[in-house]
Amino acid sequence: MTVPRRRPAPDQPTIADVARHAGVAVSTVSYVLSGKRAISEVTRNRVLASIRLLGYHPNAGARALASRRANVIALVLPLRAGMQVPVVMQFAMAVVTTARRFDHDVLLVTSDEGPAGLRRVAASALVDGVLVMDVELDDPRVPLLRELTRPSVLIGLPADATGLTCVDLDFHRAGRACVEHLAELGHRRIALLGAPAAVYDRGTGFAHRTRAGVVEAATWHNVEPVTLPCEEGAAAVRRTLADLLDRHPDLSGLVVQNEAAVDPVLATLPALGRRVPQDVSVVAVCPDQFAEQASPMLTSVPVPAEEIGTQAVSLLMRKLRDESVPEVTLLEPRLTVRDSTAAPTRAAGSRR
Amino acid sequence: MTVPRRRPAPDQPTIADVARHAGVAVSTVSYVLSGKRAISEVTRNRVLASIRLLGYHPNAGARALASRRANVIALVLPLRAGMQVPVVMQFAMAVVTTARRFDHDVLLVTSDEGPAGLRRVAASALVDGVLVMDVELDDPRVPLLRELTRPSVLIGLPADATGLTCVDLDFHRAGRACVEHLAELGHRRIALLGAPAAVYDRGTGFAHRTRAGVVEAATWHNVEPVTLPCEEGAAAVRRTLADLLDRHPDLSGLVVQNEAAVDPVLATLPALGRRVPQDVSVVAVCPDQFAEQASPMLTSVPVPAEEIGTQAVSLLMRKLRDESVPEVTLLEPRLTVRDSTAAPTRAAGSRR
DNA sequence: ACGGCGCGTCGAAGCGCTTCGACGACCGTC
DNA sequence: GACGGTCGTCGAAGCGCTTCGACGCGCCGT
Repeated sequence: MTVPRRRPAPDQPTIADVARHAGVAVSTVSYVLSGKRAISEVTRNRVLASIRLLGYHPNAGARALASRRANVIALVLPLRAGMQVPVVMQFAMAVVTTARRFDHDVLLVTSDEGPAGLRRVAASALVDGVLVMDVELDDPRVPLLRELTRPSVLIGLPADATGLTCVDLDFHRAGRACVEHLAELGHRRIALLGAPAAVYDRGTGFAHRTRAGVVEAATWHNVEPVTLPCEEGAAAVRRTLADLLDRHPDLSGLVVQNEAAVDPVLATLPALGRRVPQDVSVVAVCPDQFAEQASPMLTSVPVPAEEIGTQAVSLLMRKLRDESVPEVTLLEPRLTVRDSTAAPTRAAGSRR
Repeated sequence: MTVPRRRPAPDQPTIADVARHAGVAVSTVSYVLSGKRAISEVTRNRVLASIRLLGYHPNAGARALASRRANVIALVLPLRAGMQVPVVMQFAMAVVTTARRFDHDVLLVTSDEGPAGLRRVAASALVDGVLVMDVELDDPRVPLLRELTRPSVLIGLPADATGLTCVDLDFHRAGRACVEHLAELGHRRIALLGAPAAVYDRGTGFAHRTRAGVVEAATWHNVEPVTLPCEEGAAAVRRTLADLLDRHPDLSGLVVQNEAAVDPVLATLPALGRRVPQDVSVVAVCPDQFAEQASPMLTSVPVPAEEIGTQAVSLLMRKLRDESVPEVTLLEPRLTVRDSTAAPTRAAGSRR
């Protein structure tokens, strides 16, 4: 057992200690730190020297109290099933990193605390603003966000974005892009292997929007779209896929928007006698890293988690400065062609 | 464009408003909230009613300043390559949930801010304590943690744990358990397919400890252990595995401690002519969820991320209360037998 | 020579809360 | 019936910082 010997309180130096040591007023030290008033070069240097020498760090609580700014933002993360864990993680990291660049810290809030959690951190002035991930089309938190005294930015797109600020990948165009790529290669029977059913049921925006994009593009290109949800886990994928090919033997183009399903899909297709890309072309909506590790390397539309995170934080910072920002920011999807798509071969096309 | 109309400052009610409304002193309200002094039933109820009516939420900054407790802990998360993302996530969620039960919030700090980040949040009194994940055997943050004024708990086990508080799965015993299970089934040639080489190079504790446990148990059981790192990505796994089977055709037991490698391994083995479990038995160190989704379902030792997270927070809370805690808490591994292990068949055993 | 204007600095008033000592009221005790 | 103890409440003193108004000084224009 260790006795957690908190040392005998050497007690952090306060701004008063710094002021005394530098021979100036407390307010002068404060202004040196904030730059909100002009301070002569010589005084500034003296103060900075004292700060360094004493190892002074401003007390966050006191600062927050006096300035009414905590310099902390809340990040509300989902912890539900069917989430694309690595994307969420990547996203969270981008948020933290960007927030730090704006001299802010990030408080982690789980969505299972629900709206109450949001209200708590906002009302207690623990945070200056809120970033909400995994927004559903009809999200119960949205009304709350609208009436919150603190600014917020949503990742994802609720049904009604009025009065909000939202950032997301343009999944609709992403879905279209996938289908267009396949259609242009000459595929005529295309399927979307989507997110787990629960995700659609929950009304999660990105899943619905992708599907809509897929259907729309397919219709334009006079292609028959089949869309169906897909659970996680290799076994589930295999089942879904076998079933799909059974019902549509002429299927030659596959759009996969379920990160977890990508590897199983690539493993299962050959087992079902379909080579990629000779017999079936596969486009995935998944992180680049993933697409490049797969074999064959996947043609894909990456979810730019990092960019979304950075954008979201930047927008929030602007709102904190009382600047005006657009209600909806949709990031343009970029489709990267790799080795998993090709024109359909005669054989595949003519499969009964 | 939305003009982010911050409404005309309805200004949160303060404790003084509550006191006035309830007809008591400010301090009385405070005591009702903290329970640190006896308050009569009738007064308490009057105060609580006012609080609810006014929608009062104590100001976190003011509270932190006056009480010298922020009620926030820092969680330092890795964002490096080779990490087991879902485990980290699961862990983070457990930490947040548990912290909330202790009425604390969680500040997310990335390890790429390095020791400086730690020092910053600790010195500014932004947080009361620190949770550090992904601790390496010889971690540069360890000395800093030792001299920090605030308590900390490490997830993982550095080379020298003196004066620290550490929680982790007992990976050494986990490695042993895997090998013992295989050895007891009768396997005589066993391999560990480990983490990416970079993880070992970095001196990450769990990888080294698992390997040590595997080797130790193998020696005891008079089994020849082969251990080798394994990169992520299906292609890399296939290569490593093919190579392994080439060099040791008599291999019949496989321990996999690389979450990302599990699915590829299961996909590759049949392709190389080895059925699971008839020809090769596979034990994985991975989340249960993962093991159950695989096919065949995997015999596994789960990393109890949730339990570790909960433990870590509890320990930190005890340290915050100045209670004494053990330096090292190792959680006992539990091996769950599923469908991926079996006694070796004659054929497999006699393979050239 | 004088008023006016910046610039650099200071002092003091909070920010909203916790906590400590004080103080009546009321109880039981010898 | 005076005394010590609890119990419940109050008032005030901070916690460490930001910010506002004030002030002295040197410099400009006239």
